[in-house]
Amino acid sequence: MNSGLDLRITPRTVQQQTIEKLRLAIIAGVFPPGSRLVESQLCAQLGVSRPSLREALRSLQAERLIEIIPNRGPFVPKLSWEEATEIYDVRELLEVAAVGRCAALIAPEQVKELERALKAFERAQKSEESLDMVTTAAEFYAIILANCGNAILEEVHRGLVARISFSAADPCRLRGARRTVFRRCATSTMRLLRAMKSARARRQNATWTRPRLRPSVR
Amino acid sequence: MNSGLDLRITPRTVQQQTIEKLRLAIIAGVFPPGSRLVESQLCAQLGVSRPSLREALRSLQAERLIEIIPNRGPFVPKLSWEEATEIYDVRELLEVAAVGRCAALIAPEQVKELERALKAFERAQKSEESLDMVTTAAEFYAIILANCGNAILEEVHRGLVARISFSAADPCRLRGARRTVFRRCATSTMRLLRAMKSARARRQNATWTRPRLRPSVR
DNA sequence: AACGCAAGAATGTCTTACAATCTTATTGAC
DNA sequence: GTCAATAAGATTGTAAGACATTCTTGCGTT
Repeated sequence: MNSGLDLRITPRTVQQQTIEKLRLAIIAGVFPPGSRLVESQLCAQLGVSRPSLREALRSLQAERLIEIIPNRGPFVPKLSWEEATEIYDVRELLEVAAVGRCAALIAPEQVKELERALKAFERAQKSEESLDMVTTAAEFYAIILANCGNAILEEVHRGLVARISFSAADPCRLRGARRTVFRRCATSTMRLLRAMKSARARRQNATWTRPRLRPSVR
Repeated sequence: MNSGLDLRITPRTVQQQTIEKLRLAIIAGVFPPGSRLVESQLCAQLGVSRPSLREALRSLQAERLIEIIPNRGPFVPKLSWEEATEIYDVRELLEVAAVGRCAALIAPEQVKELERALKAFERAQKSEESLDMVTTAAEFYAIILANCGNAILEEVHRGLVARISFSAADPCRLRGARRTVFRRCATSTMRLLRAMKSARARRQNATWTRPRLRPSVR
């Protein structure tokens, strides 16, 4: 009866909170790319001890959100054009794959959410507002990734998105590449949405069940 | 003159060494999946202080090589079938993309290396020796990923490979899926190698230069 | 065998300390 | 004024110690 239900309350550790707060601050652009994070200041700001902070910084380093240079401390990295492009390439690869899988797996209620998010995304594209493009795209792809049937895909994608986010501080250099990527994915996504709709219409009389996950077949 | 050349010797920090040693030990299966790592024992074994160890453990946690459960400590995770499958799926996705890009970018000397590695891989497949399959596949794909022109792709792939490696402790459950994936990629890779060879033959009279990296075109 | 309690082990967090390295400021020579 | 050398200050890397809290194990009772 209770075997699958874990009602235990697990208080969030200082560690978890420190990591999350720092991650959010970095992604939000609180620290400009290239800037050094000074441990003593962070300890004071976060109200944690130095060892706790250092543990958190190690975590964020492994996520590539910061770069810890021995004897000089942690920095928020400046993404080179090349690295940013590579991140976008891989991200796009994952997104295209996620869209394809999402089309086969998504639940009906989520299709409506997806369509709403796609419209918001397209509106942002038209308005050419950089921040809107980023946030609406994030929402759009969050739905897709959540419904692609592969948690690892979602997780890797999330990590890459985080790494790209603070380079929004340098919008001019990336705008061209980003818009191209967004346009391409939006186009293929709309195509898939249409294919999805017709497939669903064909299946309307059968009971809709989500296919079981199994090793992918190409 | 010296502006691009950094001759400074950077000694490896305790931190770096600890992370690396632990990572290798985990990947090598020194700690069975599901087992708990006890900090005091690790400190004694590695000869480092507890704060240093804890920093390293946070790093490895972010790499998903261990799972730190609050108040219970770090564990080497047991990969569920589902999670392992998902990792393989994403890994395959990256590998197929890498192969495609490698075909366009690889230098001639590396083609020979690739062919040699592919042969070793095929031999291992025939012998059905699990460890050989893992190691020859790793070598094979390391060449491909190193020549795919995208460091992020390589990096993400490497992370996923690491996560899968210690589940070699449970070969029976994964052998089927792994063999399928390997077969598929070997087939498509041989196809691409052949396409690569004919493309190179066509270009034999022109000076071979590596194309400049730019945003991918589909 | 099941339950409750105590003891022991281990983790999470903090404080203190110090060596080493880097950064900044100061001084002296030209 | 410029440049180089030195000193001072700031910061990082690592370790040791302390203690509260939580979990695990062992033991006794029913």
